[in-house]
Amino acid sequence: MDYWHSINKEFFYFCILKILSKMKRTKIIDILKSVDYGRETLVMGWVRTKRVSKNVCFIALNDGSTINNLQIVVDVNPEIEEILAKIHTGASVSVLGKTVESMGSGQSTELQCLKLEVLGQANPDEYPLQPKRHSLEFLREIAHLRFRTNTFGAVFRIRHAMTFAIHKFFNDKGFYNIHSPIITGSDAEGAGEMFHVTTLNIDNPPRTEDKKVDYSQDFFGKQTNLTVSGQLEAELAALALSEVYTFGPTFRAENSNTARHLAEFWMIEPEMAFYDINDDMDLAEEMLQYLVKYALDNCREDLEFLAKRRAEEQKQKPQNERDEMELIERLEFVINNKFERLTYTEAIDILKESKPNKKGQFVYPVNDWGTDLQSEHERYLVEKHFKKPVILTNYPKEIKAFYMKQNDDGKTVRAMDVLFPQIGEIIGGSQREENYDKLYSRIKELDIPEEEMWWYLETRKFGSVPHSGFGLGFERLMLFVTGMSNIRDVIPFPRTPKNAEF
RNA sequence: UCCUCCUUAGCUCAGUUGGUUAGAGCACCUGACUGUUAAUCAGGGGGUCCUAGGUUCAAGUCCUAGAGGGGGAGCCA
Repeated sequence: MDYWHSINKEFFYFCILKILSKMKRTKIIDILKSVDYGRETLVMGWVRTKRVSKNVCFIALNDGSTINNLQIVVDVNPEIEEILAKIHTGASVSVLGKTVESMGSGQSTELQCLKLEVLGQANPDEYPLQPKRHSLEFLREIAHLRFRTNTFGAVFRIRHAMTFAIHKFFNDKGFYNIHSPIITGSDAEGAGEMFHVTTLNIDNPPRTEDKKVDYSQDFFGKQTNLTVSGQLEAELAALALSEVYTFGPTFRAENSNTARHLAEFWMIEPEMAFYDINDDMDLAEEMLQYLVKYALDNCREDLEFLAKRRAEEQKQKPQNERDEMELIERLEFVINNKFERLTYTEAIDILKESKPNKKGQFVYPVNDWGTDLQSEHERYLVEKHFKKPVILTNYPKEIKAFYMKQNDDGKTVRAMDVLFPQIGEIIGGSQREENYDKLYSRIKELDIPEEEMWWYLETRKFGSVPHSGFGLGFERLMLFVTGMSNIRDVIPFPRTPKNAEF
């Protein structure tokens, strides 16, 4: 303290400025890792909490580099009190200080403040975040600020790690990343309603003689949409580069109001020449286990925070709705156990004989072969019967897409769905039909406009090979890894029916 | 789109069979406190009870419609 008053103040500030101008910001994660005490350090971040008493003030500072806060210790004097008065939860500050071993018990390293500067105030009457627990619903309404919470900081650091791990996984295996188009001219992908893309004036579009909208005058000279899948384009690339993957945004204009659907989401679609359905399943399983392991190895603290959060959430639930495993245990379980593989037909047999079916507890009783499985059935298989991820194969062709490889039985196709606890279908894929005649007849049967598919069909005409692929919903993977329960909380700015805020 | 639940202070929520001036914790402001950990203690300010109708002597509470949100279902990833 005496030091402050005994030296020439102007000279002191001059020195500080000199230091500041040269000094680089250190990230909080690096300060907390180090035991190199006594070092002058510059940090910047956002204030989580401020605790003042007569002589000393503590500021918990977070810069997003880690879930942990750095404790700033400020010796209170009249001069600094003026600055402290401007600091509330949410304010951004720059702190020049000395790293010291903490006298308190909550942390090992802290920063003894030498100079404190407010970069941006946060008026506490207006700033909506408080140092307490908020509901996820409320935070969704302030998605521009929710990054500043522990939960969303953790979620989005993990999201980055998963993005990176996906590219690393494929790169290490010799796959090539393909940028499939976002705007597509075909309406034949068969994966649901599409968003139209147009530059026509929708209030008064040009019309043809029969009063229909004249898309020949539109930007692309035809009707265009946002992509619902990059699969067909990825197949074209795979039939030359052997192993490729796409990882891009996907748009579905379905009126789906659930905790696992988005109108705009990110999908990973690998597509591999010379892979049959079993190779496809092997890759899907290997990839999911790799990604989960990557999260466990690289996002430990964030996962532990989310695990604790989830455990508290579980306590609020009635006993029969609680998870049997806590988050990290569940992740470890997935990487340590083989997925259960069975056919659709075998699944139907299990479901027919299951207790809930016999007791009439299913809303949709299982009687006949050929109907699609409802989520209650999938959940029974995954959560009750096998208690582990399940891969279902060989579905009836009527309930699956036109491009799937037809089996010799004439009834089923080589589809595969990977089902996870809580979230249901995380991957949907198949071996693709490489036989031109079979593919062509299926297109005709389903009235898919041939003129839009000529390029796809040509790959089966010239050097066709067996090939396979699948689609992994990135946000569904995020749900599983983070243990969050609503898909709107694992993407920064969710787009859902009636909601495109931010 | 269907079923169901919810909407009360900036936030999280209580509010009894319809009955006087609608409460608590947190946040904020003031004061106390020599190192706190979502600090603590004392005091203070803060309300379009989602909106519009209706029933009633009387509505936060009951009824109808609408808006927004949650959970479940369908569609799927």
